[in-house]
Amino acid sequence: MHEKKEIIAGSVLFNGLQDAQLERVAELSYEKKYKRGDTIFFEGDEATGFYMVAEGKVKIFKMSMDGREQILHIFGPGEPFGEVPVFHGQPFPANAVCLVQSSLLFFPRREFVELVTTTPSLALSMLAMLSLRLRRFASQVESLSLKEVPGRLAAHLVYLAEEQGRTDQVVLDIPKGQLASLLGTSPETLSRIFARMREERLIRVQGKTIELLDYGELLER
Amino acid sequence: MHEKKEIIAGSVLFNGLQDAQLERVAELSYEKKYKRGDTIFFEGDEATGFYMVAEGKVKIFKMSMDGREQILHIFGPGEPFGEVPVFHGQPFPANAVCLVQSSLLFFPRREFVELVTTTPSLALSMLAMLSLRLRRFASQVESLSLKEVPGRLAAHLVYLAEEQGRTDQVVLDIPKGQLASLLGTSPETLSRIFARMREERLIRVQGKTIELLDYGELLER
DNA sequence: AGTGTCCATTGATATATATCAAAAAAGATT
DNA sequence: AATCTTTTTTGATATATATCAATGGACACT
Repeated sequence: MHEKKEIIAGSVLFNGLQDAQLERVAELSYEKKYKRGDTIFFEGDEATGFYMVAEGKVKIFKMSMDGREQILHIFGPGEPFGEVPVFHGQPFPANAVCLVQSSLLFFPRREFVELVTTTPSLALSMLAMLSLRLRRFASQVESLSLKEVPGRLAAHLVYLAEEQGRTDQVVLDIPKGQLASLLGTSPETLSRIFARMREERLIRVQGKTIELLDYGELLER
Repeated sequence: MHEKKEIIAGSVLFNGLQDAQLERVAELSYEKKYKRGDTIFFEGDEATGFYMVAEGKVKIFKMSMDGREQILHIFGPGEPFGEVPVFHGQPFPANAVCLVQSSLLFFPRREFVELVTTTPSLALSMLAMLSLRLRRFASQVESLSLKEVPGRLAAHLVYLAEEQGRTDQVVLDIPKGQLASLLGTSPETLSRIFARMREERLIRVQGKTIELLDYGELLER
């Protein structure tokens, strides 16, 4: 497939590989389509490989016994997920579901480990990728434990602003209910916090578009 | 130094290396002693390498602006820490302090990356190590967000029980105040939860020794 | 346009936990 | 033993947020 190699070549993980190696990566992977809401794997499932988003959006999340969910990550095009069991063995530590219609690349464990073993730069890329995840997790734990919901929301808005390269407004890429789950709160509470920040003239909300009226103040929280 | 090589050879990270390679690892690292309470690094410090505990205990933690702390990990002999900046660049994402008098090995970044690059089995070990950390973080996020303090405490007691290989009692290896910080709560609240579980005849508390009177029930929470 | 489904908001109430304050217990130091 | 310091416990109060319930709005589909 044509697009497949483009995704691989354009991803951070496989960045820096020579053309022949990219070819090998493309060969050992295969593409699969998913509809919105489709489950890719459940927590506890045995892992035979990992994935990369070619197109669409995937959420990784944990579930409590009473049905509440906590989103751990949301991944978009070019981002790999489900690598933990590849290197550590054991089943998937969380669930994965498509948020929208998506196309994913699958990399079988055995072949990929073989490739990593023989390709130092790929090993280093993967180490960098996992390190980045650890950094994000550390910040998520910090957020959940040391900040209240307004602080977490502010931090997220700042994160989006940096990602989207502008400090005057951001566009949410997920529904507010999902954002609540990502921030570790309920949709109701998140809605109230939005309302409060609006009253304080910190932001202006129009659907998924959030105008940031005081970026400096958001940074402080 | 004699003990240094023993620690290295006995660690999970360097497990599986040939003797000559262990020798190299030992050569490029050096040992440093710390007193209880000594800071190893602060969040934001530039990282020139990572560490491994030879002897003692180290806590990795985040700090809020108003002085509350959240412990991310506690590491003991044989465990490496501070590897994230080695592979991802950027400064340390959290603080590190010795909980007791400790002896640490330091591995300079440049030399270590060189070694990883030329030693596939070391790269795989490191990938497994980081994957394990990710798994633990996922479970910490789940705990903080989806469980209340009693549930987190129960989970921790079960964790200790497995680690210590017995289901009838566990011994806390840190003060209760530190445990509170690890579980994302306050010492006062933790103390009350202990009292409640004692009243429910779930546990019996004698200083740092906790008798587990109903292991099955602890598993459920 | 109209109907249904999903998503978001608002209100009222309950509760787990933080916080402030003080006492008590345990350990360390002389 | 006695004092000093640190850790732990207990009590009273305040508060952020979850939860239950209902309404309102947005959007897709026929």
